[in-house]
Amino acid sequence: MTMAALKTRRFFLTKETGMARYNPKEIEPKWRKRWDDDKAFLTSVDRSRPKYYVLEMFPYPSGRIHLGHVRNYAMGDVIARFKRARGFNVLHPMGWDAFGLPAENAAMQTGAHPRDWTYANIEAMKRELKQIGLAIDWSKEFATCDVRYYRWQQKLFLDFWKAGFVERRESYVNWDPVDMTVLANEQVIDGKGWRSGAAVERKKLSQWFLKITDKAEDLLAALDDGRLAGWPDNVRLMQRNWIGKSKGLQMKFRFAGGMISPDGGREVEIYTTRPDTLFGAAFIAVAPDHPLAQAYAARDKAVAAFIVECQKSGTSQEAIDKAEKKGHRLPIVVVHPFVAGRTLPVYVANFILMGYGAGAIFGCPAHDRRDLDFARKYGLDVIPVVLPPGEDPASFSIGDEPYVGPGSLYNSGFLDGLSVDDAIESAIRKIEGIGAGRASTQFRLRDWGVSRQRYWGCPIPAIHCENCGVVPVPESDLPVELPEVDASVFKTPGNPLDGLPAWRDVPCPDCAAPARRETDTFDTFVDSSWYFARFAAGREDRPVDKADADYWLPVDQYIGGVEHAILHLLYARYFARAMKATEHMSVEEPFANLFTQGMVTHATYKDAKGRWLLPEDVVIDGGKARRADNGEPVVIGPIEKMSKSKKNVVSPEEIVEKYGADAIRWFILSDSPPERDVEWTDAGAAGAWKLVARIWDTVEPFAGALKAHDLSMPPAAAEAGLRRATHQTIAAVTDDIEEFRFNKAIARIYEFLNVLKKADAADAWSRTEALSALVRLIAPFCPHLAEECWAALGGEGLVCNAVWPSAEAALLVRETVTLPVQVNGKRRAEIAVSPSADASTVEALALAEAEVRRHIGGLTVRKVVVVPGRIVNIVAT
RNA sequence: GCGGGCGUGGCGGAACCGGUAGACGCAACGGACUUAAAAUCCGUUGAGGGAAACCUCGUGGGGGUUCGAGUCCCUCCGCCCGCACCA
Repeated sequence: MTMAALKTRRFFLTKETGMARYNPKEIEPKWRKRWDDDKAFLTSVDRSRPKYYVLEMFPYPSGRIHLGHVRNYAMGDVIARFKRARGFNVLHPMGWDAFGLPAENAAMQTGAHPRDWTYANIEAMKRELKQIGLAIDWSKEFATCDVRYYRWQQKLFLDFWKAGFVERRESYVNWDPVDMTVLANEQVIDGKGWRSGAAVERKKLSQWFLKITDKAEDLLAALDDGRLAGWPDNVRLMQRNWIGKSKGLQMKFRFAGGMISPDGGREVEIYTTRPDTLFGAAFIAVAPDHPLAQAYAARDKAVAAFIVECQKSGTSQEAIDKAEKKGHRLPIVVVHPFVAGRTLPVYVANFILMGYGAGAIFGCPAHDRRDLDFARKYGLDVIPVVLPPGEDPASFSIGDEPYVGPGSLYNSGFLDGLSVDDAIESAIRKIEGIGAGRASTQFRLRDWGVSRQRYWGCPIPAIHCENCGVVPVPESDLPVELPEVDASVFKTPGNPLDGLPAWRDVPCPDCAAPARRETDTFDTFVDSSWYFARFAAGREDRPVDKADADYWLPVDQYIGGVEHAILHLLYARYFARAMKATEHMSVEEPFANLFTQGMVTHATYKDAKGRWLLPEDVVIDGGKARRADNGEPVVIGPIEKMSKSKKNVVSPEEIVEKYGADAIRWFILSDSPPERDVEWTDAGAAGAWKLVARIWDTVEPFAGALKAHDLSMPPAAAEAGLRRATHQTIAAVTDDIEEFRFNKAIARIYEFLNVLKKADAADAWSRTEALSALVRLIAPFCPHLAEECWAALGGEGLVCNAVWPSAEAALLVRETVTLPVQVNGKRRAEIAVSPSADASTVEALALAEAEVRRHIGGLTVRKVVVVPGRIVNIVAT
């Protein structure tokens, strides 16, 4: 026998008896096989029972599962198993978010085809996931890169296109000239491509857009009108900020003296949320991309040079923070709409964004930080028009700080004396009256660009024809399948689909002239925007079956990381609206309840040379860490999110090997509230293993108990104390699971176990009731152990099909309550009273208590506060 | 800069609606069993004082409301997250 084998065996043996203690390595696979054989978790529509759809965000098949996955799926599994036991028809599926760049990068590095790499990863991860013992209906599994999935995505896109949800338009993109691809903003680091390091260019490309801004108003409204009551406040807030609605005025400033700009214009349109400050206007500023700026740049080298300079300064956060407000004056002035004879200069300015509002503003330096900076730099007027409450109009002036608070208008003609809010309204009415503009609502949200110049994604079903323009691929020609390519094509930069004439060149479906396929593929966020509906109602002949989708949706409980709080969750909400409009389903809000779980963290380790070390290569002894191999000292670093770069990762597979799946599940849910980060420690996992063994040791001596005792009626001699503990635990654990307080549910189970162990003298009936409840209460957390215990006790069928225990109300009320008695707010004694005792009885008992008398000796009782069932407080002076 | 959250023993964390602060777990310490260790079981464990009974202090700091504050209000400090030149 090898040392390792010996060690492992010893782990599960006790010396005295030589008997095997609970051995998860044998027991866990046995029950997983049993669940499979029994098809225990297969789900179908069943209208006789209430449905419950629990879904965890599906994983990207990177190759290995990590503890973050385990935490996510363990939570969902607890809910799924709990809801099953509560009589719901539960849908709990799993699949793979399988398109995306990492597969192409792997192809570049290893020469493996993205498809082969992806499916191999799926196989490996599926095997690991299955070891966790999840109650999943694997028959519904798919990967988004399956043609059977993405062909229906193409169909949805065509439907959306027909229904007006799709638009093709030019837009600026981050273009990496070396990799010849578009980069997402997140992939641009300090103005350089994250992979190539090349300076990123801004390039105008025709791109496909989903017009999410059309739904901005409704997406926003649903956040606050109760439709998303089951979502965490912080996620709703993040979405609200992201959508970023602001109300204001869109208005035009006429050029003075009949001037005409090089592009033939006579006015410039701006957007403002502060029309009340119009009388304080000192300048107009337009974005470098603004048509007016571009028109001047075309004939004026200085303007052109300034614009180039603006574009050079990076788009990174740091660059924006540090960027100085800069402007370049255009040879044009505009007239003030209200003040005869006043004109305002027009600048191109680096801090104006073309993408927001009108791409142009009027600046009121007195009441805006940026405008003030700009005005001070270029020596423009600073005219205060909002007077802070209590300030004297004669002496109030603006120094280094603008005034942005409330107040009353002055220096403002017809607005004088109005509050800021009233003045905004009044100014808008006036501008509308003279035909110079209108009230306007703006959103920060931009339309969703879904084009990616990549191979490993769902092809966009469109064809470009010189005669007919862009035409949809006819539905009868779907799917547009990804063509076979040799893996070597990924070594050359650019989109491989561009270089495949045999695939790319097709006749136009309308006029039959030679045409080209769209070679862009969809952003992978498209794939993940409707997978939940496909799980519930997928069909071979349509994206989703409407009746089934309407039965299962919305997802009753969605669980995932908060990093998806904005993009994924917003896109999916939009997709549901589009799918409703195209009659694929009726639900608009796909996720009724959302839970965002915290991360799994671990201490980090560095050796003397500053190299990161894996936890498995470190030995901790008395708070000090050493290298396992050579004993050199190791520096214990901060506790951080597990990441490959810092090597503070622990492989779930190894932990399962060491402690079993139940112990991992138990520990990862026990230590922290689910929404917070949890620190993975080996000691904690070992502790969870101890608990698993302890439960088995508690249950095992009473094998067959469920056969020996009929639990349907308690005998007269049943022990009230243990029964009360049993039923109080049932009530508390039920509540805690319902409220996602897994850590508290687990603490309750520990307490109950402590009570159970001390109840040696308990009558066999009460003990059997307690054990039966215990096993069912732990089943969502430790499903394998629960099955083994259930079988040992002689329970009927599988515990995963057993009904959840219910608490008897009569056993939840206490016969007596212990009330603390305070004297002047300090606890001095306790009294035991009946819960129904009236205040005067309680007061008398409290005052009779010896300790109480001692503390009020010599004092006069001024007041006695009795809070029934809670506390007594005696005020004495 | 704007918005949100959090701060409780050596550690993770409990504490319903303002009512016994520290449940439960981890770690540590003591004991039993053992030739010994591991495992297991029993016990102790917020700080200070006291022989003990007990007493005092204690939820980031300061102040307030209240019979009573971890919880509510004001203020300061620290940490975390989101957004960010959004007009």
